[in-house]
Amino acid sequence: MRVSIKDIAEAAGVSHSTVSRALSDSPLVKAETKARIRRLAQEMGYTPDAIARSLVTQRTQTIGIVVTTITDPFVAEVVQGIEDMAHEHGYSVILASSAAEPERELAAVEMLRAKRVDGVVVTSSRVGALYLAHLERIGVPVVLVNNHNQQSGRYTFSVSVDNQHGGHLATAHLIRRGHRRIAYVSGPANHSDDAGRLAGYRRALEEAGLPFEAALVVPGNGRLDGGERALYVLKDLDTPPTAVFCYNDMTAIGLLSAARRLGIQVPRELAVVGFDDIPLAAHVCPPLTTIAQPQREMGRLAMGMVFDLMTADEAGGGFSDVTVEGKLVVRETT
Amino acid sequence: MRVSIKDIAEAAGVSHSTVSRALSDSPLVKAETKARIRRLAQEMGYTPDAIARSLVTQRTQTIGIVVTTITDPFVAEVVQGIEDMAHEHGYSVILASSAAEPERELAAVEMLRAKRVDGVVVTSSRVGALYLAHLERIGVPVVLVNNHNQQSGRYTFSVSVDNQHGGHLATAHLIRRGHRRIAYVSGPANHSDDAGRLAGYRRALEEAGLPFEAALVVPGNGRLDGGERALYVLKDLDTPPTAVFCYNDMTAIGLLSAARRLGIQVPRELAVVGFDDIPLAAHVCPPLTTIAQPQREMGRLAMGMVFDLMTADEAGGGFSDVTVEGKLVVRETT
DNA sequence: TTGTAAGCGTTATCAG
DNA sequence: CTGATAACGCTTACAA
Repeated sequence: MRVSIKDIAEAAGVSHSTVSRALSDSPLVKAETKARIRRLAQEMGYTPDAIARSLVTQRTQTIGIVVTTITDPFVAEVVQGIEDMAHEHGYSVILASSAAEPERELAAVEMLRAKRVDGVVVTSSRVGALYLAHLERIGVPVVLVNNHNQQSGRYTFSVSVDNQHGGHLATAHLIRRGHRRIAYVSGPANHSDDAGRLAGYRRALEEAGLPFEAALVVPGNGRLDGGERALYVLKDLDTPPTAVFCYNDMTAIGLLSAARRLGIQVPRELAVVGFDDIPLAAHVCPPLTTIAQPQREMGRLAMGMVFDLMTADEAGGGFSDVTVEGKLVVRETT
Repeated sequence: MRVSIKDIAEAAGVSHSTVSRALSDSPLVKAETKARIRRLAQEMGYTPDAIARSLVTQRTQTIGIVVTTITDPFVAEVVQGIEDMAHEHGYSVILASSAAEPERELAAVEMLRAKRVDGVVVTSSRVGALYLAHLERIGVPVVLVNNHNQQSGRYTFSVSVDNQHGGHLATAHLIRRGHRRIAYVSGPANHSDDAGRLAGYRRALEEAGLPFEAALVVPGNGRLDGGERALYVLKDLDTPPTAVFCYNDMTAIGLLSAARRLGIQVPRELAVVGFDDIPLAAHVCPPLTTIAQPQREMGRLAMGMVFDLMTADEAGGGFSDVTVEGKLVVRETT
């Protein structure tokens, strides 16, 4: 049997309210009895019941995280950033992965609502785009990481990398290296980040007076296999590209590994640039040139924003989306 | 304001208990009123309050996961397996990372206890080894993934890969390839998996009549940087090894990337074998030979075991630790 | 078939 | 300073 404040009260010969006060270090209780109660609680192995506490305080000290899958290294870094900051503030996190399945995405949102989380952060998931309304119904702050939201709501903001800027950075770098036929391997369908990166790519081409060729934009999925497959379609083009900008590092790494299998020399025959700068990017071979995003920091920022929104509450105002700029990290694939 | 069953009761002109029954599809309520109530609940945007429910049912439909860091690809896969299976059973997961900091490890356990999780699974964390007693105090099933536990408790079991077998597999493979000086780069200090893998390594050497040389066992940490550093110490040995078996894939990949920097040809000058077979192992270059563990499956197994333990409850008996065997996957680093 | 009432473990508001 | 007492939103006997 778990021991409750009632048990302690009995053992200490006081009322349960006094125990509650003593345990929360209220100044309303005599130092002496407080000490006695605390010692007793310790001895009896008492742990407060967060569930009961939440029922009355109406706060769970828990925030929800929704992701597509935690196995994506980018996501894992962001989640770690969130978790770190949450822990520093005494909060714990409930993790829900949506697997990009509509049924599961909706279930995740409902679950977070039922579990009464105090805030939620969504990253790399369609949930931010598709279920924003549901999310807002929860009535708690929501912050999206790299998920475009048309308009910030009262409690809904986002922290994102400047995708267009990053796409431009990557493509311009390739152009400076003398490439004229540059392909783009896209990310998961309908993902807002993808549109931005593509836009940056197009803008860079335009600025350089290079034509945009639809055939040079091939579909990927943000994962290793998507990158591999993309290379197979690119190599069969009438005039294959001499460089590729990939939606993210996983795509680029998949493509790199296909290149190796096909005997395509990187960067001599094909230059490649990724996006994210996941920890492994520097360790594949050749080491990957990429656009670095401060992944952990973005997680921390998002979590911090949720906290700010939680306390600001009715105070309103003063909030805005934050966007960080990616940095070009030149390694050996370009 | 959130709508509660009381609000629905009022709107429907029935008592709140009838609403509760209707919503839980109790046969004790007339089909007609049941339908009316459910429609009303729907219209009013009702979501049950899991907190309140938990307080009375004494179950939270939540399980705790403790890891060192979610950014380790092996951990991420296991966690995904756990989350998948949990979701299939209507459970959600609360994630706690310990960062291998004693303060945080203890905090994680206390938090899970306070939040009244129905079960916990620990993976790649010292928590299983160091805080087993605390963990058991929570009074719920605990399953450790790749964490040695001296003796299975009443509710404490583990699912692990056969480390010794895996270590033997890796080393024997290297020996068959003709290597005589084989190094081992170890994992995080005091990690039980490490001991097993090392034992397998030693046994393979022994069987082949090769001497064990302490100098050939160099410390790593299970991460990329540990692998990199390890190679720097290995290459400075009087007689450097011609092959290395690494604690895990991350270590091996770090080592591979250092090799590239140092101009050491793999596998010609140095063969390397990893452990885990993380998704990226096949995509580094050269593609990594490794010992594959069914990571997701292990996560699912662990979660399933927690469920079984939860329901078996007092029934007791019939449970035992499960150990799976790793498989040698030969790629191009050997 | 439905309603009343108790209780889950806390915190919080009153009185004393 | 301390003790009753009332919530918090739900489930579940026990009555009707």
